Amino acid sequence: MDRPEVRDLVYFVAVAEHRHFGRAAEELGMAQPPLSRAISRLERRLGVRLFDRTSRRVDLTPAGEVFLRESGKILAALDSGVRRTQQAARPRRLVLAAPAGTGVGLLAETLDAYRRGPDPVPVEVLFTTDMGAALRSGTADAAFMCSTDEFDGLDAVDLLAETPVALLPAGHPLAVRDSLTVEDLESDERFRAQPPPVGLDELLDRIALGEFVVVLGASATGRLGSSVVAVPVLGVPSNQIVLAWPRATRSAPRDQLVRTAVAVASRS
Amino acid sequence: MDRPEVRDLVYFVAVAEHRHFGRAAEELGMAQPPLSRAISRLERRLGVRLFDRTSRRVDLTPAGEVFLRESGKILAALDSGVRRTQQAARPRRLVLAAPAGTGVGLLAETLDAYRRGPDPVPVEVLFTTDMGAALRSGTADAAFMCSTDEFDGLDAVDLLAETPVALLPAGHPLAVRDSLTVEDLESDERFRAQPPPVGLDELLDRIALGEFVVVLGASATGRLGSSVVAVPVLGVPSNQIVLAWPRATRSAPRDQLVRTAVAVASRS
DNA sequence: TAAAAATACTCCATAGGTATTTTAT
DNA sequence: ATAAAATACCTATGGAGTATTTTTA
Repeated sequence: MDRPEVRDLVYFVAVAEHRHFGRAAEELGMAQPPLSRAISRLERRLGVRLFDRTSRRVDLTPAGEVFLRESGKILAALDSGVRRTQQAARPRRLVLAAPAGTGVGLLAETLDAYRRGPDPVPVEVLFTTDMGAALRSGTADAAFMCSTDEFDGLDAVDLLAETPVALLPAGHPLAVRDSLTVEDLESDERFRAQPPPVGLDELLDRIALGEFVVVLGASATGRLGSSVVAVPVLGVPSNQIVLAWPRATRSAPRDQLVRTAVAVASRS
Repeated sequence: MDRPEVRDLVYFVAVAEHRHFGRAAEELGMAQPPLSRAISRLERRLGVRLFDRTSRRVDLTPAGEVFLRESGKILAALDSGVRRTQQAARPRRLVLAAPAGTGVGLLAETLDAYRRGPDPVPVEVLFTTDMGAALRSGTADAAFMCSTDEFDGLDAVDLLAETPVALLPAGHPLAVRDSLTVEDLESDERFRAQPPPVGLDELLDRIALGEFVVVLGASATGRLGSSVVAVPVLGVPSNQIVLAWPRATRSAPRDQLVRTAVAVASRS
């Protein structure tokens, strides 16, 4: 049983998504008959029926569902592999992903120290809300993340613990307090354990509008303005800020950046 | 820039491993010129030089090193994807990986309960020392593992905590004690924090021979014989036995097995 | 009966083979 | 001088197009 080719996976995914050979063929820029043949050839190679097809319906078999998920993983691995290779070839630079709003503080200090260090390489900062995806797709080489994020496929080091603070709209009954407990917060039905995945600006805007209340690390309080108030929260495990990178990859400049970040964090 | 084909990756890996086009071609069962052309086509597609070649040497460029690692990941993803798909297609059965020597106890009880449960599917037990590899390669659907194992790419649930016991050769000075501390053990230079990755039989043999001393969960003490003695160790975080499975996969019988194991563990 | 997948056939692009040249040690 | 990769040229497999048939809801 020889391995299917990438082309076969792409064709399969197109048919699986359209559930229609004709429209899938159109999307692929090819005619319907060769697509039909390619899929049956793939099924023959795998020894597995992937679609239940009648003249009216095309449906994935259970094995087809499995193969669709696996094909997604394979194509993602292929694309990120190519990207990482191309990245490694061109004049070296690092892409460092970070959540928007962390431009000051640890990020700036780390960049500064790295650029003064030995053999620095140009560093580009990518502000995003999904650092994990940036790392996994090969778009970023390293990223500042929260210890509560998902670290599958990533390696990471702890940098520092952040005091947890509640962000409340000015005028909120709890906003006048010196400190809060989780119980205090849970009495407010607008409290969200996990902040929604939007940029810090939008988050602050929505908090100011009274849409919700969240707990974040203290580093997010650099530019609150007057409409949002930060109050320390007691009895919550403090969020670690971590620096993460894709597992099973190697890059000397990346490693140097990681070492620098650790050094910067430990002396602050 | 179109995607490289699987064939290209296979060719590239062969050349990278042999560092020689002629011998790589021989291994691939093809002639050398088409292989040379395939590699330059691949380099052209990627826009990246992968090999530094002279008439005497073939060497990977730094980008080539990256692409070699990435190709390995991609081909592994492809093979495990195919295996999982084929697994999902044929008359369903589950492959449950477990470390050798755990045949009694939790494993047996779980299997028993699962087979009496609703819609059971034949379960095959794969005894191995590397459960993680079995799961990641798609060979096994679920595995009993230790919480100290590597869980990248896996999901897991805790089943139960095992009392840690030191395994000592009979006649060892500490073998007469009722309990030990880690300090007691560290005074013996034969103590290994991490047991070597061999089967339980061999491990017990080597302990009996006095080659080393290890700490394991109490479930490994079912058939010690007289030459190895188990003594409880105090002040060590108890190892969790966990049941793990490949992340981002779906299987109703697998989920049923997991639920059964959790139920069995919680009532024991 | 009609919409859609499968089949029959044809063609051509490209992977692969053979012979030869180039290159670097 | 020679080992080994690259190039030139040829062949043929198999992927893709067009026309048509088969299937089933």
